[in-house]
Amino acid sequence: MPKFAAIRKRAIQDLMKETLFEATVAVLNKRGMEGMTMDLVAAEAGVAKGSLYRYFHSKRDLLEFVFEKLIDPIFQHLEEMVAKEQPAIEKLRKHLQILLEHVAKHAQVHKLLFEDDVAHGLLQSSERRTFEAASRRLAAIFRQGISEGIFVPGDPLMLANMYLGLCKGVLQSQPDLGGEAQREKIHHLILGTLLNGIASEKGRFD
Amino acid sequence: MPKFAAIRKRAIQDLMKETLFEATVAVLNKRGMEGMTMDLVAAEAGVAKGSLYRYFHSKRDLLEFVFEKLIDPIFQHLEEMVAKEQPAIEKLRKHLQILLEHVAKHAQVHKLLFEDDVAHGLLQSSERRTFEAASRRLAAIFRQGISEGIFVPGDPLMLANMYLGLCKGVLQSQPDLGGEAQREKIHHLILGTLLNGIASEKGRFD
Amino acid sequence: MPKFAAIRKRAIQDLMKETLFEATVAVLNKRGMEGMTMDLVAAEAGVAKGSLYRYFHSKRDLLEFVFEKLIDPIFQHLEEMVAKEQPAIEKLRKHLQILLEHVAKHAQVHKLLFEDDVAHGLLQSSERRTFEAASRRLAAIFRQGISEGIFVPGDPLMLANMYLGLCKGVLQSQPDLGGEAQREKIHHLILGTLLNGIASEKGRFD
Amino acid sequence: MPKFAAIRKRAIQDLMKETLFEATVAVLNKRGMEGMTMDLVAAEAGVAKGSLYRYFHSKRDLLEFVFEKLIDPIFQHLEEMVAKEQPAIEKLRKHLQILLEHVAKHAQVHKLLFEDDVAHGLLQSSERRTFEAASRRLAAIFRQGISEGIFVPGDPLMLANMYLGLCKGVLQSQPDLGGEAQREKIHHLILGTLLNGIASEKGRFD
DNA sequence: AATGAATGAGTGTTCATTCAT
DNA sequence: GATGAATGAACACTCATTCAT
Repeated sequence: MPKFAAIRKRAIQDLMKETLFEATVAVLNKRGMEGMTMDLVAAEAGVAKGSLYRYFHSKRDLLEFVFEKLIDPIFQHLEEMVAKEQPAIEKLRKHLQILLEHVAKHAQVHKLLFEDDVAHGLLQSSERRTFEAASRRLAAIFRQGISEGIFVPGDPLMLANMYLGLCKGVLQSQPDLGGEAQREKIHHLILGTLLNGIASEKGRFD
Repeated sequence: MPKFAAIRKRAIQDLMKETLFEATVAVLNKRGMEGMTMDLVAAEAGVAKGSLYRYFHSKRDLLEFVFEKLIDPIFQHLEEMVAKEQPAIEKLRKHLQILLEHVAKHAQVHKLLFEDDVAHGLLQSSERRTFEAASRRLAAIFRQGISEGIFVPGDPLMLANMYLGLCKGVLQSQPDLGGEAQREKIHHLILGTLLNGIASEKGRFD
Repeated sequence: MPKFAAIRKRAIQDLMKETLFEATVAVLNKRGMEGMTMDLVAAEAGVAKGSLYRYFHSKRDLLEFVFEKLIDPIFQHLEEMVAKEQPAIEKLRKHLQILLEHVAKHAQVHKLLFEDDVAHGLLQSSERRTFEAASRRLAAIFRQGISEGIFVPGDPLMLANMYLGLCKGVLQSQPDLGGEAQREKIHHLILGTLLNGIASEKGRFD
Repeated sequence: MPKFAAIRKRAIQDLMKETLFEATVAVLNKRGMEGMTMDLVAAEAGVAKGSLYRYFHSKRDLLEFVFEKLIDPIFQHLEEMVAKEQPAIEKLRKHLQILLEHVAKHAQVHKLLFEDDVAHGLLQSSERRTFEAASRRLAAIFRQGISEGIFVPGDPLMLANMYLGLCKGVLQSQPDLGGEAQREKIHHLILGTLLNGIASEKGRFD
């Protein structure tokens, strides 16, 4: 195959996957997890049902792709965060900011991920893996914080889970995240609660 | 009908419901919410599918029964807690203790409720109502705590959700809750984290 | 078995059958043929479902009994009519009178037999047999009428069917049969049409 | 989509519907209304059960389609008849002729509609509506005949029902309608009876 | 003889997946 | 490569019939 054709083909494939991603998200928003059928996705995307199977081997495949793509930005950012040279507290602060922005942007979809957790069941392989990977990355930040002496000693993974649980708990109340100010408030609430609990005297949050 | 026969009949009915409850929980553990079919429950219980419908009018009925049976003890305790005359901090302490004991007792099942949250979606009517009711009861405790001056001011419902989120987060790590000592440790962890965060100077946790 | 016990037993059986007959008719009236289940009949009769099967081997058996019992009076009367020594026209007149009375009495049920003919399907063996037997008896009347010279020559069975069709057609309109006068009117309409047709002098058929 | 493909697709769809129509009729003939299940129709048509649902949204849909397809020709003709400018007697004559031809053509099927009237019950929405519409159209013919002075005065709708009842009665005997001559005979029988009745001069009704 | 719980073969319907065109 | 018709294994639920008590 000529190189050009290969590139174009790849581009078309990616475009198609993107289209299907958007269609899936649209269907999930409209009908929820239960009502997400391959027929509806195909109709929403304006392609034949059979075509879905050229790009994704199964419904599970498609959903894994979709959820990964939704989670990926945060995940990516997390990777970068961890790698950077800066205080753990800064990393955490930044992560939470990105997280809230992402949730604000994909509000309805996150209802699926954080609230209407039906999704989880279907996504044990991919989603949970991703989620656990995220936990591990976060744990690294907490580990750093502990060695910096700003967090009280403890299991970093547990701390990560507590932090995420705290976030979920807050999001469960479906707070308004529309504006920067609102997000700032929630940010302060979560971090304030978390830090004043786990911070040592030296790292005490003001 | 003679009184004795009526009693025996009732006992048998309850036994059957118990059997179906256990079969349902077993299926849920093995296959998750998605894989929980009436056929499987019947097979697991060793009865004909049709028999299920003598005891539960529908799948939803069965699930609501199962869920309520799982949640009810904690919920009941919560009701009593709220009604009692005692410091909010004591109520919270007690609630958490009961919660951890319950989770320890029904370990596999709580995977469904706290971890593999799939259940929630299918149980919007009963479960979410119950869950929200629990949140409201907890909120009352937090409201009391705020007026007692041991918690920093804030939305009590949000605090309740954060507390529950924290619990979920910790339980996500599947800590060992088998012994009293282990539970004591987790209890201390959760309450310590929560309180040192939201406690004012006056209510500071030691 | 002592004779007395046998008689009493038989009486009880008949009583039970009568009870079930009435329960079945009640259910048929309330729910129609589609909604007629053995459970409902048992509940209506106030007996256990299993008991039905002591008196009727199957649902079909029960229904055959019910329909036969409903049709029987007319059928019986027909037998007597045919046997009597009197002009065919008188026999027909009398039969129609009895028929209308019977329909008036069991109005709702006859909706099943004459209108909502779902019943027929389930009753091919018994009901149709009964119906055809009735046709044959009626045919005897028409045959007599022809030989008396008061009816035009023709296939007596066909005439019987036409007569019954006419009756059904009229009943389809659900005329008021409550009072003697109304029945008299319908009686006159059917017999008049059958005998003289609907043509005016001017429209007389060649 | 190219025009040709669209046409072919439509043709195939129609062919499939036709196939399912025939399969349904076959099942209805073999098993009656009660025994008409989607499984049997699929098996009879030689397709998978799921395929039925591509062409008909529900069992009801399928049955309505079948019924309409059976009734429509007569109904159509009736509409035209009523609209025409011609004596009522001519319209009636013509209608009866068409009716008999139709019955001759779809002999087995009319057993369902005219004899084994089971169908009616399940088709309350479409069928009964159609049937009553037919009655109303016929009534118009009778009303015309009355005002022309060729029919005796009376309720036109009742006359229509009597006429249809008469037809049903005759068809109940399953007369041979295979040849034009036979149909002519039946035609004469029905119309003669309807118009003149069955009484001889001697037996004329008062 | 009476009971009503248990049974299990159907019912209509859905939907992920396959495949001929 | 794209299509969408075809498939068939599930699914929740029903109900005539049986049977242990």
